[in-house]
Amino acid sequence: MVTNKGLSVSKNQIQRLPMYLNHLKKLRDAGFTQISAPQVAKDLGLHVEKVKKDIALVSSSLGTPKSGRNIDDLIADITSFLNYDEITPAIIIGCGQLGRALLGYRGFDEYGLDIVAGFDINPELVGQDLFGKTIYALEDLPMIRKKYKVDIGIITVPGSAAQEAANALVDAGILAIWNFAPAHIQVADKIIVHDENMASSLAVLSHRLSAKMSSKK
Amino acid sequence: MVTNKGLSVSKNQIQRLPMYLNHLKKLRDAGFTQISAPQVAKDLGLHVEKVKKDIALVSSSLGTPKSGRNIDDLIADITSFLNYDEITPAIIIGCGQLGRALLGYRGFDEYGLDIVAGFDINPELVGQDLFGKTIYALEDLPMIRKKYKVDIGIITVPGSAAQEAANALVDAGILAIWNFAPAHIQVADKIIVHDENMASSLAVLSHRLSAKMSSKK
DNA sequence: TAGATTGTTAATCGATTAACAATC
DNA sequence: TAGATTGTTAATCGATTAACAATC
Repeated sequence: MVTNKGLSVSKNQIQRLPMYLNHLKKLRDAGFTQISAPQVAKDLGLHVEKVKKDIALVSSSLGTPKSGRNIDDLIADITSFLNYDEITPAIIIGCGQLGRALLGYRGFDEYGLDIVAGFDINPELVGQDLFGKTIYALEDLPMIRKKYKVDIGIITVPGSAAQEAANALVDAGILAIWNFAPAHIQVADKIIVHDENMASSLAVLSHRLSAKMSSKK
Repeated sequence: MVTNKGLSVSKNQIQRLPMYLNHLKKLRDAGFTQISAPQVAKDLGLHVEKVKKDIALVSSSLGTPKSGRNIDDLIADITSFLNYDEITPAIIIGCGQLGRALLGYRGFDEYGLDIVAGFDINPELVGQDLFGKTIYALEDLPMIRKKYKVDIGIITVPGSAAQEAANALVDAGILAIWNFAPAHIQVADKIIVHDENMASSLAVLSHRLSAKMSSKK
């Protein structure tokens, strides 16, 4: 368990922080200057206690009873906690539909992520520019990784090619993998793998829906 | 909490089932006919006890000590539990990069999901066909929903348009929303919302990475 | 002051992990 | 038979939720 201020930070808490940040920015842009935990909880549909603890965890200042906290300060605290003010370079393997969607997604700037290059095995794609980013052949991976000091690799290849892509990333010296391919990849323990599993997500949604439908009958 | 065979089914368990299914199919295609919980646990890097419980939950037959279960039977059981053998129609709002990636993703077939139509506010896109699916104007939403009896709506619009898209879906009679937009949407309690939050995912990955980096120093 | 909000400590809840008897 | 695997019950762990004193 990772710690901050001597308190442990859970995965769930880290997941909630970008949601708070997003909402706080919206409130700030709407002209608000103060925010309280009960307000955030109400807006996002969360329990107050959870929000209070999450905020206390990342905030550099104590809140003021009755009025809460200054929005700008809290935004700055969350931004810094999530390292959004530092630019983290990443590369992406697989420039099909999903790969292109991620390459072209401008929102990553806001999260401090910069996809510096794409890779693909399709010779027709190699050498092309997409959204201002060059697509390279896999053999250039070690070179690009070194050049931009990249630690994060994103996999958006078909499931059947995922393991191969993971191997290429690890061999090139990547430390963390964000895997969008519908396949389990096996890598050394020291490599961090985060699976973005559409099938799992969809399963949860479908199950909730069918539970609802059958309860209605 | 939903129940199966009198046992409760947790969200985490449902998320793991597609991973098992995927892995089992791979093993089946490689020629295996039997599978044991310890084997699955080892392959996917999970605890045996977890896998045993998950499998017992969805399996229609008792496993055989020492040899485990027949792979085909288990695949059939998970497939049926996840309702993958029924086709669930869905529509998608927002046919930008991400929307197209989802529209064109063939893997959804395997999960029983069929995206029957796309919607966009861009008049240049409306009327076009993408991957054999027609893009409609938002005003056609109620008609298409009725025609295909759609319960699931997928949102892939920019964050600023997410609430509007959600409102349109709910007004048209959609029951569940799969939200890929980086924004919290507010809908009636009875509507099921599942957020696919890239920022949250990335935050977890980045945090693990930076924890690792600092521990290395 | 009164009351809303804060931070923190305690209770509850649920999921994971451990332990173990049954059995092919 | 011996041993691996099963299903199930108990213990542990962590996160959520509840409760409450402090304070602006």
